[in-house]
Amino acid sequence: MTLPTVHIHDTLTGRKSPVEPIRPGHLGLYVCGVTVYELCHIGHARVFVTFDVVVRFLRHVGYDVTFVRNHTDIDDKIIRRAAELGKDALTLAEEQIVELDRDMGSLGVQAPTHAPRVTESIDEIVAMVETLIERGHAYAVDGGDVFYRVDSFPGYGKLSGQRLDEMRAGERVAVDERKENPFDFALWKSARPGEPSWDSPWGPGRPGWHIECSAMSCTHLGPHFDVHGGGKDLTFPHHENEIAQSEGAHGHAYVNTWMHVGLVNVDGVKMSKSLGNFWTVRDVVAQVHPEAIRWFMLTAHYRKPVGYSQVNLDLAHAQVERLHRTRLALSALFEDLADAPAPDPQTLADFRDRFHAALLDDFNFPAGLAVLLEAIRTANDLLATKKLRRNAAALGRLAALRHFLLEEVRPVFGLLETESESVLAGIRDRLATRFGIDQAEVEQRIIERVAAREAKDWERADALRDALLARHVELMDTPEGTTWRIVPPEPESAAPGDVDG
RNA sequence: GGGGAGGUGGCCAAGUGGUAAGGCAGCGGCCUGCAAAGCCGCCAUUCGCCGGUUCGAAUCCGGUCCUCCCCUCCA
Repeated sequence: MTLPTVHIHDTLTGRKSPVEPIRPGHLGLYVCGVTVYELCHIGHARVFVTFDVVVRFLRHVGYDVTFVRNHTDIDDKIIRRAAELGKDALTLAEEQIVELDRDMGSLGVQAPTHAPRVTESIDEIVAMVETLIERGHAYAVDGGDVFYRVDSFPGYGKLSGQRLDEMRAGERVAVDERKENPFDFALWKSARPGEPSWDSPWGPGRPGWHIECSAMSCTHLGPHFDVHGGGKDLTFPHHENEIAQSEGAHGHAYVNTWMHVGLVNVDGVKMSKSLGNFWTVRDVVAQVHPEAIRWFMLTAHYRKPVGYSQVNLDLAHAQVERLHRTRLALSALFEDLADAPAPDPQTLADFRDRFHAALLDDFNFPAGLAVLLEAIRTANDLLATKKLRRNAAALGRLAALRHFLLEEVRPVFGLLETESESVLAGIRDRLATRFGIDQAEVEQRIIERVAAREAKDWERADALRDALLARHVELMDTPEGTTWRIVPPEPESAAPGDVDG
């Protein structure tokens, strides 16, 4: 079987190119995880969800993917935070990894093939630093620190387009005078009293920030692998330094394709700790259903910024609702049918081909979403066909669309993985909380209105409906009875959490 | 100061040479007691601005205005 060719935009070349696996049929992917010292926010989630879909898709079309995503569990920030909390740094990291896995799990992010931790990779890291010193790319200084010698690596700056002589060293941070070049960076940091440390040829210490990814990617994927990804803000210096380390140590190319995920913006600016404009995954999940969060992440191309706003999240909620209502309608139809019609091959091929084409082209999520929306619309259209159950052609097309939703969209986008009733209830619960709606009371009003309608007391029925509508509760009278949903009012607020209702 | 990305209808957002996907909102229609949902139709001669290349440009080139990201820890 011939695998389809995937095109990916490579940061190094600035172009979109076909990916040629180093090992036929296999792709090695390394993605930078997070430094675990506090709860992750929705910006981290975007990177995780993005690569979750990337890996799901690559596997779906037949690639054997080895997906590595690390946990940076020892670092200055972890030590600082642990000190503030009065607990052990490694304990804090351990706890935060558990929280991270829980948060990402709640978003339907699948576990990577390997999730290496820095503290479990010290031997490889020390060995790599030794190699770099041997090859003249690094030097130890008094005090037990080891720095990378950027001037020894001609390619330094090739990923980010930076030139050493143009960068502003020390602009905002004091330069360590033991460095040969202000841009030299730490490979190994000597331990201060009370800090976690490991023995090394340079004395007790711990790894610098960038070396762990060079070492761990090599351990699990070898010194040269296919794709390396991470958030856009890691391009420099993190990934630039990784290239210097890995290529310096191995003497050959490190990564074939560099993928960088755009940032999550709030009011046009990057979500960040310092601005205080960030929302933790936990907080957002309490207000927005996980499938809607995933949908939201898919509405923009992964390389572009995506705007975190109440409007966008409400829209995602509405779309996910629509997706599940259609799924329910399809399920109801087919579960009721004596002999299920075979999916119409033409219809299935049409949607599948376009869906795959969108994703094969640098993972164009919005284009893929457009195909999904067309499938939903087409299905709803066919579901309204007169004498549907005696219309073999329509049933065949619906079977194909159902197959497309469940066997193509579901495994790739990670949507529709939860029972539709549960998703719809989950969305309703969140919105009810947001708008202070008593669901039992709504049900009671509906019962009253049903009675009014049966008595053809339209005035009272409409008054009840209007009263609910004023509280964002919309009623839907169907042949099967009256159902309801909560519809958030138009825009205003910037983001969830800003306002409470 | 250097590097990078981007400015597409009221909003969100695809689209890197061939004559503007999709979604939301809005308008008309079908359906409905009336609605909602769903479906059908309409909705950018135009892609920040000014020039240029081309038979042809949102897409290429030059200039210009604006925004964001990186050059410090950042997903």
